[in-house]
Amino acid sequence: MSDTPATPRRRGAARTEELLRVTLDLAAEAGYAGLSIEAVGRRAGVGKHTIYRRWPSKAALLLDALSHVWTRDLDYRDTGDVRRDLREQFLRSGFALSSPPIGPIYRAVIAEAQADSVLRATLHERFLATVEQSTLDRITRAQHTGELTADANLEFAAEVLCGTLYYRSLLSTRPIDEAAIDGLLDMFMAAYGTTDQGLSGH
Amino acid sequence: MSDTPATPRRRGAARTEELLRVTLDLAAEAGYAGLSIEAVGRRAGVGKHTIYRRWPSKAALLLDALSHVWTRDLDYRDTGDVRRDLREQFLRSGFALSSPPIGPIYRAVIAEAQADSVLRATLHERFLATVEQSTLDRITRAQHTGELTADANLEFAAEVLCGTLYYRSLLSTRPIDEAAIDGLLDMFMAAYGTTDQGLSGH
DNA sequence: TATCGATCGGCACGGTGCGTGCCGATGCTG
DNA sequence: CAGCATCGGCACGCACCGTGCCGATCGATA
Repeated sequence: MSDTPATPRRRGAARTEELLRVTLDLAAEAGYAGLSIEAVGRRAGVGKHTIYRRWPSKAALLLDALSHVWTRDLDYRDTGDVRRDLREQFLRSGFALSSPPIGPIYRAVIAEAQADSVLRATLHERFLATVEQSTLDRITRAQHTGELTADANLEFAAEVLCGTLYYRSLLSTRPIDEAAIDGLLDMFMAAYGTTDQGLSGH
Repeated sequence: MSDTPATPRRRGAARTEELLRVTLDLAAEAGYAGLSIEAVGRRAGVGKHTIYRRWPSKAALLLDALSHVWTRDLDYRDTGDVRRDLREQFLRSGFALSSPPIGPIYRAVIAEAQADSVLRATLHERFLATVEQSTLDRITRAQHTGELTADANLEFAAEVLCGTLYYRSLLSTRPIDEAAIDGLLDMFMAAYGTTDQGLSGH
């Protein structure tokens, strides 16, 4: 006990790291409701100034906390089977979006973003567009290998794929289950797949 | 002038109607930021109690204000050409979702809903699912007339169509323009249309 | 017409959170 | 050891939510 004094009073980068961790913990335990600057400060034993010295606003802190856990697992695998790779990734993303800590933080950022168009642009650029881009990369590769038709406009397709997932997890109340993902992929493959046996259940 | 005294102090249904109108006015003028109960009360010259006697929460008022202007123009036309009817309706909805007063109110409701799962369910039921349903009705008719393939799972298709629009207008920062709608309809028709000349630009 | 109760506007309150100032204490750096 | 940036703690002003209380006003009922 005496080896680790109660509050070693870390500073600099160590404090930054700890604050992000506390934010994630709060999101996991208290959910959306626990995500206030004051709550983070209280739990971390930290003055609000220490937080505002690092992030200009509550939204900035949340965005950083989000990217702290959301940047990994963003890349699609490439097994040579687009549908399989998309399905696997959508299942992973869908679960992450629906679970703490990512779910509550995403919701908090979205709530903040409704009142702030600059934040909305940042959210879109750092997360939504990034996810769309990696989706676009994967299906573009599939187009080159002939799995998808050559004349398909894949930019819109990537937006439709990602947008539907975000719609379901953040605006709708339905869960992102396998049926939803298969239904979405059915439509995508029926539209742009080159093999005709695209339906999942057939 | 003297015929209409400054404040006739209306009550009952008349006040209710007026409060909804003031809410819509505020949304049109001040946008999301102006949508607080206190602001509505101030502008209407009304005590907050008069508002809370009618709606149990801020979210309830906003939902009512939304349905006050959003229930019309929800139905698709049926010209016999699905793609044309969907396109027309998506253009209308997209514009409405992006403009005051509907845009700001929708944003406010969404922001509130992130913290309240009951409200999220209500929002989904009264608006999102309703729009999906009328879309489903229209494309189901098209399936019966042979414009769409018989084995298409149209429930997911309706969700994808509506979800993409909501994603773009409420989470993304891109406008709902004709290119986006045509791209979305390209994918939908390529997947489930029965005529092969489905691409818009061809 | 007189009465009475429901509704009204106005005001104040407690609670919460945001973002900012100020203070004296603490810990790193030179 | 000296100096200084960072720290925790506290308080403030502001805004809003939802509630309680008051006396005024309106309208239905007697």
